[in-house]
Amino acid sequence: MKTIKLGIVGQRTEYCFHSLILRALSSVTNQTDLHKVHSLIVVSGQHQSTFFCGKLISKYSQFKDPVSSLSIFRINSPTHNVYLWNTIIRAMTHNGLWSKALDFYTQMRKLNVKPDNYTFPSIINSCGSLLDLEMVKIVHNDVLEMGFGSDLYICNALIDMYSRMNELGRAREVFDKMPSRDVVSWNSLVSGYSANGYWEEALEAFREGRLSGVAADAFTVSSVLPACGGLMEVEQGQMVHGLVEKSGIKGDIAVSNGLLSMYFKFERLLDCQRIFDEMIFRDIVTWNIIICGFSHSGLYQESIKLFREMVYEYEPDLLTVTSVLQACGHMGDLRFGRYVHDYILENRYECDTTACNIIINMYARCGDLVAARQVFDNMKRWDLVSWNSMISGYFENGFNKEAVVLLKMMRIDLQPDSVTFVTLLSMCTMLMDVDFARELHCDIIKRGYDSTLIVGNALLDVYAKCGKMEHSVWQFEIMSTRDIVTWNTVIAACSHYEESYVGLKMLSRMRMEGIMPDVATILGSLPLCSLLAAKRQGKELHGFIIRLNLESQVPVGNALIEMYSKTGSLKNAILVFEHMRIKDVVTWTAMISAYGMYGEGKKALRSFQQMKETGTVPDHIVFVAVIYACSHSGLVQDGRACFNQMRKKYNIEPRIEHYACMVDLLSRSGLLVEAEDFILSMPLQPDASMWGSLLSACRASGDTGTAECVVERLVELNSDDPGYNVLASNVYASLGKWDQVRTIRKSLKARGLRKDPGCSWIEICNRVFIFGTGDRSFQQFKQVNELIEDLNRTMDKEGYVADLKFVLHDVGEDEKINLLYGHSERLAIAFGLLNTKEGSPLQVMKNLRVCGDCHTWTKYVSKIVQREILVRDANRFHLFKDGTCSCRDRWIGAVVDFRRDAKLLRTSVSGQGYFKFLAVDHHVLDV
DNA sequence: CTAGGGTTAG
Repeated sequence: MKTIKLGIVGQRTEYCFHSLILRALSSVTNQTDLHKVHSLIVVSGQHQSTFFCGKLISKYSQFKDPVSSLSIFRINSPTHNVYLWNTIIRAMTHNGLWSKALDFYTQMRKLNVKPDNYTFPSIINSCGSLLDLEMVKIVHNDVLEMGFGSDLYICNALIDMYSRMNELGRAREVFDKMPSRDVVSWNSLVSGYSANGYWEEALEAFREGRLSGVAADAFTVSSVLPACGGLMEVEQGQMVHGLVEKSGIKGDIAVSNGLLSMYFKFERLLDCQRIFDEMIFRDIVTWNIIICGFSHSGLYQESIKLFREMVYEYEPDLLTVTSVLQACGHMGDLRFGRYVHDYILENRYECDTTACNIIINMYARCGDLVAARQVFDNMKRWDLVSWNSMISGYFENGFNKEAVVLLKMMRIDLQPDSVTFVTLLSMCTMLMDVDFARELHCDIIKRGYDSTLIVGNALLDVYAKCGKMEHSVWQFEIMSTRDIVTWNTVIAACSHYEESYVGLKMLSRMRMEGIMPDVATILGSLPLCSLLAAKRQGKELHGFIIRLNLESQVPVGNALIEMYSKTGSLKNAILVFEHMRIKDVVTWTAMISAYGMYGEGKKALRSFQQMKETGTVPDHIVFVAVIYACSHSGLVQDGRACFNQMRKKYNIEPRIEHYACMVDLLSRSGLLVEAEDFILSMPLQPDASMWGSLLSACRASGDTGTAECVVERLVELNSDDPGYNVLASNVYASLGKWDQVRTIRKSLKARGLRKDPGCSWIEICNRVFIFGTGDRSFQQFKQVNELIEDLNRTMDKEGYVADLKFVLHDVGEDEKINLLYGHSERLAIAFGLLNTKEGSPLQVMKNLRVCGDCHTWTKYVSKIVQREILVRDANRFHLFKDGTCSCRDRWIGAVVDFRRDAKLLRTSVSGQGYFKFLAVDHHVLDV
């Protein structure tokens, strides 16, 4: 200040002073200093100078003080030249006062001040930020009229502006017409595509730029990285990463952040870790990316930990707190969620719609709908996400009424979108409300959302889960695009409805379309293999499991054990079991029931013992498996002990399926009186399955007296299950009481009930051959029949006598023997013998139980031809070897599989489902 | 004149 008082005389002094102020201006770092320099200029009488005014306007705008910029501009109004106009326009634009900037542009045009090439970039920027298409037209026109159409800076600004307005066509047009382009032109184009989600185009422009010889800089890279991430183009992303490593832009924060963000999208957490560690400079964006990235990868604890770590160094911004709130929501950590929300309120963060949506979601996930609603009600503006989040929050927490009310309110100012419909459809699935789903479906079609993938998937799911398989299949077929979720949904539905053949067909169709299975596919498909005994597909899925590194997942291992045990390979089931490092109660149950199916009761019991020793607490289902295993191996004492232990030691009240197992156990062991006493003394109402078990046992042991009493009990129950009716009818038939047989058959017919026809199938060279009872229509019928007759002659000599009590028709003796020949398992076995190498083992599947005579017959065959024959019937496996069977002739049992009642063993075979493909196909299936 | 980070649903 003192220097000024010394007096300023003459040109030279003035000049010195001029440069002094200039130097002072450029070294100003805060607003206070700026005010000092400003006073200096005023005191020195230089405040009329256009040059200093411009400088001051820019400086004030740098320090976010547009008011001062404006007042300086106004004071100087007489001397306005284009330079000053440009400065004020730039200042306004810089401070986000875009309409003010445009006002000044209009004013200067009115005053006939001619804009120059420095005027337009700011003006264009303001138009773009305001999304004012009218103004854009005027300005673009002015640019062309004044001959700036080829100006590099102006064109770059135009590209950027059109990009912001999502007018990529126009952006491209400007770009293409440019006589010469620099790296900014390319960057503006790439970032325009990228920011608007045109990822393929962004990558394409990036490649074009590289080909035309423009060296990519930090801007280029950080614009193209989101495109790589969005497209999940891992290799492309790594290529860009390589470029970064080679060039000098490695230390750029935005570039590193872009890489981090991309690798999070690829879920390559190790790469993220490495990039993060290598970063010398990090900023708040870096932290936000990793907090958000961890949260999206399901590492919610880590995300919260990082947040706590970060707040020591940085003050979190809106994006930080919303990122950590997502983690809170997923963890259900209401306490921390509230704490963060309070922090937001206390520090007066300006929450935009997205931030509010995230807070609503956090509260909804934590079940605090009151808090969620409060945030919702206090929002300034709502978008579709707000409504959808609030509505699905209500549904998820069972507030259906509130959700519906909100839905109606929503329709007043916004139309539902695909996500709204998906939310509503999944609610229908939850409530099994197929009528509402149909209504929604109409609305969906009206609004044209039926072609949307996620809506299609939701429709598929709701129809399948509500039992409308035809609707579901129809929906599937009309979908124009399908993704992995589509396939998984349809496969899971097939699995649920035991449409195993259709399910496996779907799996192979999916593979044909080049889609790789994931965990959900595998968990949906393995039960299909179990049902159909599709060995090859099962093994193929095991291959995928290994390739996808899913072996360590417990549910996958469990499904594998079940698959191998049900497709005939106890050995592989054991191998999988032994390789599992973590075993849960389902694992043990699967292994125990596998042993049970193969008649390895002792091993089943040993497994059960081991399970208890390793600390796994038994549940009610594992007891079903244990008693089942005992019953199939004749371990009456052990079975009884388990049954008693269940209540006494584990406090598990026996359910109907446990009683059924016990009746089966006693019946199979020939303890008919005890079985009857057991049924009569149990606290629950006996159902048809119990009398059925007992009756089968009576039949097998030839105890006609008891059978006659029991069959009456069974008939009294008047079960709708065709299996028990047929059993009763069979007993009457074997007693020769044909009148009763006819009565039952009539009543079955009247009620429209029919038993599945028997069928057997065998897989040879990856093809499945199916045989129905008395089937004559297959190609090799003649040879098969001859072979059967041949075998019968041989076994007759060895003492085989056909047991005609298994023929349940009122016909003559000869005819009865003929009927036995036609049993489907015999056809399948003979067909197998004809078409496979001598000495090789055979595996035959049957949808119903093997009949007693066929069981004996197969034992003879295994001895005559010296082959192992593995037969899976509705109940278990029978391994025939040299005249004996692994079931030790305990094949008798309930006609209908009682294990259906047990949840885990839901997928057991009962005969349903097979008939459907028999009707569709003939004898050969390509699965 | 150009760049990087946040929301719902199957």
